Amino acid sequence: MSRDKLTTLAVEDGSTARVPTMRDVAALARVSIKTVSRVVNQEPGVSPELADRVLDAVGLLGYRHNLTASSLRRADQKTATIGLLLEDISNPFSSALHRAIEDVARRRGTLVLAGSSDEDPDRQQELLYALVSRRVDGLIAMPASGNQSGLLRERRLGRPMVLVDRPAPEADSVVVDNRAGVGLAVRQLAAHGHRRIAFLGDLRSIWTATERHAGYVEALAAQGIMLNPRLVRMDVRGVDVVGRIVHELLAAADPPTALLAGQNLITIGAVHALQQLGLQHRVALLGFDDFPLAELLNPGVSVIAQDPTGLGQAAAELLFARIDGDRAPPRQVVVPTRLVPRGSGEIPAP
Amino acid sequence: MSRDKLTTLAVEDGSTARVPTMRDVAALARVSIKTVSRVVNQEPGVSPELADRVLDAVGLLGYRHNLTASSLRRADQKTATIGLLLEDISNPFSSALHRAIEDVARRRGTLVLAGSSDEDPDRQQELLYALVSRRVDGLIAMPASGNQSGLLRERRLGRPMVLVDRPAPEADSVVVDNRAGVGLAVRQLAAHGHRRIAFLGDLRSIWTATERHAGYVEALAAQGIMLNPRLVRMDVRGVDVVGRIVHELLAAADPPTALLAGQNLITIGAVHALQQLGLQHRVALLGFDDFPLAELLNPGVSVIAQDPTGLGQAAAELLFARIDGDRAPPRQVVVPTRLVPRGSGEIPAP
DNA sequence: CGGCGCGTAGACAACGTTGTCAGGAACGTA
DNA sequence: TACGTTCCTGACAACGTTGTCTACGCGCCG
Repeated sequence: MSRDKLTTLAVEDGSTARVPTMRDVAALARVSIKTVSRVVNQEPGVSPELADRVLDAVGLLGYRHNLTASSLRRADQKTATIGLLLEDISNPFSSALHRAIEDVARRRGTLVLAGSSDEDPDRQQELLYALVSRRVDGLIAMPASGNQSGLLRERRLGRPMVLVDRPAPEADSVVVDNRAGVGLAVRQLAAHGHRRIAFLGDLRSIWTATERHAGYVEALAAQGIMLNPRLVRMDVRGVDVVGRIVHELLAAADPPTALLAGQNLITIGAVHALQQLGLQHRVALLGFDDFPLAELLNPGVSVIAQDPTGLGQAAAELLFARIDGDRAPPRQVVVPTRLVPRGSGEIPAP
Repeated sequence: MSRDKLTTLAVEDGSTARVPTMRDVAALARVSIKTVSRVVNQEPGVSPELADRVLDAVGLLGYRHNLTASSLRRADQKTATIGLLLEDISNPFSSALHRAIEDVARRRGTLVLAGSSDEDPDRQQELLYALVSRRVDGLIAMPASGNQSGLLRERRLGRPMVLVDRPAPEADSVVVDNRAGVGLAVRQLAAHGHRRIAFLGDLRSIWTATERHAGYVEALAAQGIMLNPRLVRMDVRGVDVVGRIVHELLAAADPPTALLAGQNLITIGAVHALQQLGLQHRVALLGFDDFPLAELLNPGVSVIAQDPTGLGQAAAELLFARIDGDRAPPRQVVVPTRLVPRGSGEIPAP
């Protein structure tokens, strides 16, 4: 090792310091870099004496193992990093999912690179490329609606991948049992005497929205309730839109006695609208997807709770099985939902 | 290039496929790997003819640039990745922060590796090492209370670092103006005639909790209100603990006419307790830190809103300035808070 | 017509690490 | 004494990429 290289070493002042490498440690400990490698990786077969010298040098120099170089060289090429593609990491559902995945990953010494696609396919593709370039060991994605060819191409190229919340034929996926969930909701409302149950659904381009709508139609039939198209509104987005639609529905002749909201923000919009109309204790409300503080409202808002933690756990476990070499055909895991009665869904029909 | 290597190439079935490298692309396009490198990195000086051949080969093989190898070799050694150390990524404050940081990072083509320390110093240290091993270009950390020597050591070793929400003497930090925020709260309550204002604070080991307490003491003095130690409770953790304390306070002789909650969950616990007592329209409540749906409660909950997005933006911008070589002495950025009146804080003193 | 500059292309080494293999010492056995 | 075995250590090449440097062909100028 040349002297001038050593003299530019880090001195805990962070100014012009070069980051120390195994060479530096080896030079200081008077061993070969291979011996340093063995000590750092806790491989057996190094005498305690040399190991101590190496560890001292590591501490003195502030040496930090370089995982990028390591994973480049190592046989398995694993980076101990997985990618997570979400619609928006700051949305509570997503961040609960993220956290559950992190917890599973942590047990394997794996870190999570997360990004928000904002439902924009270009942004999703950009993120995907950024993750693949970093050679993540696998990917968990909540795919943006529409074209998923980019994702599926990476999967075909051999990168382990699990889709969450929205399935695709050729890939592993973990989804919520949307239809059964809506079934629970309809049954609960029917049990309290409701026959005129309105359904407010999200954008039809979103898979979960159409599933929930389908569940509504099925469940009405199962309860022997005639489907009334005037009580079904899809593509409901935005608090004010929800408000307008709730007003319209309730002002009509033969208004609904119960509202079934197909998504989080729709539920909140409906709460708002019912409060404005002073009808929150007269008209039943049941929402799909839980939200914080639903129990503190008056009345408490009954919901069909999804289980983002269960979803994340299942997705992460499936992904790691794939990373470990599981070559079975694509699996689809379905996570159940749960009815959480809090009052608003138990208001009886007049 | 040897023939047998080429024959094991990926064939879009993901089975035993080897990931294609620049060598494979170069062989297929009949150019040198350096030329491939130039095309992939969009360096000038490649004839259009060769560039086309290379791009065709890239598409055909599904070649993906390997950023780990690239950053290992490149002069600046940048990985285009930053680390984010939070208490819990799924908490709304943290995930809003995360999102803001992601947005700034995105403009620089940088990805974010995030992890949750759960306020556990060992876990924090473990995460820190994992991030440093991956040679993140910089770190944003919301440090766990207590020993921050691990973090500060990395900073001294030259890794750009910004602390959020909790400062440290020798490092850059971005914090909320806790004292001024509590000042706003006290002033608002005093303006509505309150003189007996109780303060419920979080664990004293948390810096923000002591700051807010200090702000409370200062603001009372500024309003000419005598500090009553019986109205101050610190180390309040857990919904049931909050409930018990609110009951105690209000049952005492000379009870407070207003509650000032020093943290998110304390506020929610207080709402709960006041609802149980049926006093939510009689006792004023002002919370530090906003929370979703606060406006839907009855009465709406007035809060001092922090600005996690502003915090995240400021932290990310400061970090990138450091990454770009800014060597100025440590800076401390203070982000203001905002009073959001929604009703509960505007209940007049009896 | 020789020399020079320019634009393009590739050979080679290097980044920091680990897999492979060979060398040497210490020990036991024939 | 010769030889095999075991344990420890290090030299060297390789992972996939990019920085540096050289080479070649072409056109232009003196």
